[in-house]
Amino acid sequence: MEHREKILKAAVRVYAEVGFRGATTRRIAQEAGVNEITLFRQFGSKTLLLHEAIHAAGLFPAAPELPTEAGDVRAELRPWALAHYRDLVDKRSLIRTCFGECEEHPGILPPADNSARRSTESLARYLGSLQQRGLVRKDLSLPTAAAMLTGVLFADAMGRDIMPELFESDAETSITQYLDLFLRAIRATEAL
Amino acid sequence: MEHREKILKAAVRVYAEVGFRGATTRRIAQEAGVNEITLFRQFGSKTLLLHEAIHAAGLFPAAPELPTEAGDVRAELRPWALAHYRDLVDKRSLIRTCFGECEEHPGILPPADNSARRSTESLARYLGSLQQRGLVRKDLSLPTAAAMLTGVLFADAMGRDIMPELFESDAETSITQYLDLFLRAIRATEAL
DNA sequence: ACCGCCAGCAAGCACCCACTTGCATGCAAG
DNA sequence: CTTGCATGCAAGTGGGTGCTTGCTGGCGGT
Repeated sequence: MEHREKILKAAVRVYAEVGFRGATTRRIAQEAGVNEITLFRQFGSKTLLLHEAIHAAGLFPAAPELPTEAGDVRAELRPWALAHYRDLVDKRSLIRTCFGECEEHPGILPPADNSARRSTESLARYLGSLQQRGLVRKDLSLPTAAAMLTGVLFADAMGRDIMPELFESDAETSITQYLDLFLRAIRATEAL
Repeated sequence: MEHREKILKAAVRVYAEVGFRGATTRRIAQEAGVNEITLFRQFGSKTLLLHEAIHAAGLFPAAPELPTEAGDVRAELRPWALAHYRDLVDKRSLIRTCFGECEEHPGILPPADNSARRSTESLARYLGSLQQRGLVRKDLSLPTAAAMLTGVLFADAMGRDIMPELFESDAETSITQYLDLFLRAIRATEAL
């Protein structure tokens, strides 16, 4: 049905803006251009609707997969980091709201197959293939190194719009600099 | 008055747990052991009370200042990073809730003199003194480098409890590894 | 023409919300 | 003792909340 999709999209939009308590069934219905009782007939309750809407919205990491075998490191990591960052920025309102409410409403954020996890694991695998080819220090903890890069991308994407005074340069050059620092840290610079 | 303090503490506690809409005046009053109308007589409205409570709670960065002149880099940065991290962990519920609601309630997070900004600037100054002594690459953007370290600390502190599967090692060794990677990235390893 | 399904509309339910009013109480300063 | 101030209690106001009920209209399949 196209009604279901309109309702689901309106629900995430309203939820990302005002949270669970603020996302009233009346407002979601109005935003979807649908009568309020249609929500209840289609989804049963506000809780079920919002859970389904958020899970459906979180299922698309959108960030492209890294190649399983590393080639030109900088040429492969930079577009990946930029795409991952853009994905985070697009969903920042939803992510911030979910993070703020995940203690009160556990199970509202998609369980384990979420965007962050898949990105970090994909990056860790990529670093592993670099390590096997001797382009990265042997003593490097791959999950921690991956967490460092995805972590700084996450922090930038979440904080830049609401605390812009923390960031000197624009997003794209900052990310290039993060990546540069990261490559030096894992000693992949020589491979360039 | 000690009543004011009890109310303010209860207000941040409840707000960090359930957000603005969830923090009802009844619940705050009950948590503070005070009659509900006392809130209104003391603070005027729920909005004014919560603003004052959150601002008061955010004024203490608690992370120690870095020395203005750098000495033993690792011995100075490690306890600073650990203290900063612990401060973030202690306030993670409050921070996550504020971040989730700062779009809807602008002005609810303390303006510019907040913990994150002071830490990042203090770190950037410290790195600047390292740079002047030739222990750090000249072409390094200090604010971006500082943002990278504080960013990964922030991301770890915010995400570890709700997405533990992303983190392989415990917090302290992870931070040590972040710091190790960071020092290699800025080429301060030789200085040790 | 008939039926079943889906959607809309209007009204209402019981409950919770922030906030107010009127009044009684305790307590310290003059 | 009296005045003023801060607090507590009980009750109530108007409005929003999730959700339900009863009913009407359109739409496609048989």
